[in-house]
Amino acid sequence: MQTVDKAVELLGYFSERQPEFGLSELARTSGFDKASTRRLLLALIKHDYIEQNPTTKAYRLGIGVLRLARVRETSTPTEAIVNPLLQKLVAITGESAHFSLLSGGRISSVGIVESSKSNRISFVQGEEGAIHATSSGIVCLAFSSDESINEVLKDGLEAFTEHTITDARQFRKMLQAVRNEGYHINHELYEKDVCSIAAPVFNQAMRPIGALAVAAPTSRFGSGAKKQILTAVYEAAAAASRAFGAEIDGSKL
Amino acid sequence: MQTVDKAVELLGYFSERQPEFGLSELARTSGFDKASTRRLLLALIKHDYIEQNPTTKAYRLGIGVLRLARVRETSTPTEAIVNPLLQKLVAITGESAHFSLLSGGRISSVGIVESSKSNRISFVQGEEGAIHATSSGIVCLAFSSDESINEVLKDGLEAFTEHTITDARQFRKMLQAVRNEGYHINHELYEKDVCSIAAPVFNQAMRPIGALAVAAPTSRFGSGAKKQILTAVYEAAAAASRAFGAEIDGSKL
DNA sequence: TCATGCCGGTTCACTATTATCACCAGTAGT
DNA sequence: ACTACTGGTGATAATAGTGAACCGGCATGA
Repeated sequence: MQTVDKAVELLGYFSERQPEFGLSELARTSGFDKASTRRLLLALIKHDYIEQNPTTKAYRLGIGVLRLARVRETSTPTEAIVNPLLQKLVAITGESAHFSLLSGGRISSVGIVESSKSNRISFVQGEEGAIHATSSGIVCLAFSSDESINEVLKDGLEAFTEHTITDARQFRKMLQAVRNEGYHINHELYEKDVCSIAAPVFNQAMRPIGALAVAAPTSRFGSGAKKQILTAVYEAAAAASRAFGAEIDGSKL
Repeated sequence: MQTVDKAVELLGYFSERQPEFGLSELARTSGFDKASTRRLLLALIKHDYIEQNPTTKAYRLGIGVLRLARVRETSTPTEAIVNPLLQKLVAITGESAHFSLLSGGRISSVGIVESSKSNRISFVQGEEGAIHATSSGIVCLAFSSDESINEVLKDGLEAFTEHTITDARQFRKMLQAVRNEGYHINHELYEKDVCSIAAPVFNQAMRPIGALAVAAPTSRFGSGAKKQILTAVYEAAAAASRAFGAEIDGSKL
C-alpha cells in the first residue's frame, strides 16, 4: 500500500501557508518522481480530493474533502465538544484559549476563543505552529511515538526566541517531564512576551489528537495566574479526552 | 494508481447515514478482498484519515479530514461564498434555500438557510439526496459526464413518489432539457407536496460542483412564485459560479 | 536571434508491488 | 458441539507502479 501512502502524503503537503502547488514543485517537495506525482494527483482528482486550476495549472485540495469533514463532524463532533470547553477556559482564566489539532506531524489551531482583554494573545484559524516550540505541539509530541519524535529532531530544532530549546538531549528531557506531569508550561519558547499552558487531548485509542491551551502575555503570567490556568486547562483537556472516548483518571494534579 | 483509487473509494463509503464500518462490512460494500480492505485502511489510518474504534473495532473517518477541509476552506472559501447568496435567496423568495455539493457521485446539502415561515421545507446538514430525484441532483447530473449519467442509470431509478421519473429514456430527455435551460423545476419528484428549483454551480474548470436550490410546499408554488424563485435561483447560481472562477454569460433567461 | 532552463505533461522498458485464498482465533446462537 | 459469523494474517500467484528520457511551450538573458 505504498502507493496509497504516497497519495495521502501528497494531501498532507497542502497547508494554509501553501494551499497550491505546481506539478514540479510538489514533486520536489515530496521527493517523488514528476510522473508518479502526476499519476497520484490524477487519481485524487478523479475522486474530487484534488482539483486543478485550469489557467495556472496549479493543484489544490478539492471539494471532496469538505464532504469528508462534514461526515466526520456529524458522526463524531469535534467542534461541538471543544468549543464549550474553550468558552469555559476563557471565562475562568480571562485569557485566550485554543484547540490545536495534531495531524500528519503538523499542529494547527482549529478552535479559538479569545480573551476580552484588550492586551490579549490572538490566534489565526488554522495557523500552523512549530511542533517543538509551541506548548500544544510539545504536549502532543510528548505522548506521540518515538518515530514522530525522531522525525522532528532529525530536521533540527529551529530557534524562534532566545528561550527556544534547540538541543536534542534537553528537548527529550523536557518531553519526559511533560509525560510525567501531563502538561507543559511554555515560557516564551515560541514568541517573545507570550506564555502558554497546554494539556493533551486523547482519543479512544489513547493517542494524542491535539491539545487545549491557554496563552497570556508574560506580564500577566504570575504564579497565581499560572496555577489557575494550569488546573483549568488540565481539567478541560481531561474532559475533552473523555468526550472523545479516552479513559482518563483525571486526578493527576 | 488503481490502489489509490481503491483507497479513496473506501473513504467515499463513509457517509452521514453510515459513518462507521466493520472490516467485513466494508469489504462487502466495496467488493474488495477483506485482506486488501484492511491494508488500505491501515494506510489511511497511518495518515489519520481513518481511525478505528478500539472497543468495537469499527472504522470511521479520522481527524485528518478536518485539517484538509480547513485548508481548503481558508484557501478557496466555499461557505463564505455560498452563505450570503442563500440568505439573499431566502430574503427574496421567502422559502428555504440550500446549497448541495456534488462529490463522488453523491449529492449532499452543505449549506442551509431556512424560510421564516412556519410551513417551510426543512433540510438536514449533510443529508444525502437521491441524485435522480432531487432538483439539485438533476441539474448537477445534467452537466456531468456521460459516464456519471450512465452510472446513475445502471442502478435503476428508484421511485420516491408517483411523480419520480423512473424511465431511462424519459430521464435522459429531462437532462437534455436541463442542459438547454440551465435549471430544473422539480414537482414532487422526491417528496410529496415539495417542489423546488435548482441551478448548477460550476467551478473554474466548468465542471458542476454543486447546486443552489429553493424549495417550497406545492401550495405556495404558483406560477408567480415559480417565476420569482427561478430568476433568483438562476442568478444566485451564476454569481456563485463566477465566485468559483467559472465564466458564465449570465443572460440565459 | 539563438541558447538556456524551467514548466506541465507523456512514453515505455524495467521493476516493484498488490491480490487472493486458505487459514486462525474468538464469539454468539442453536 | 456445531454453525456462522467476526477481525485479522501470511505466502504465493498475478498484477501493478516506476522513472529516465523526451516533448512542446514559454520566459529570461546573452
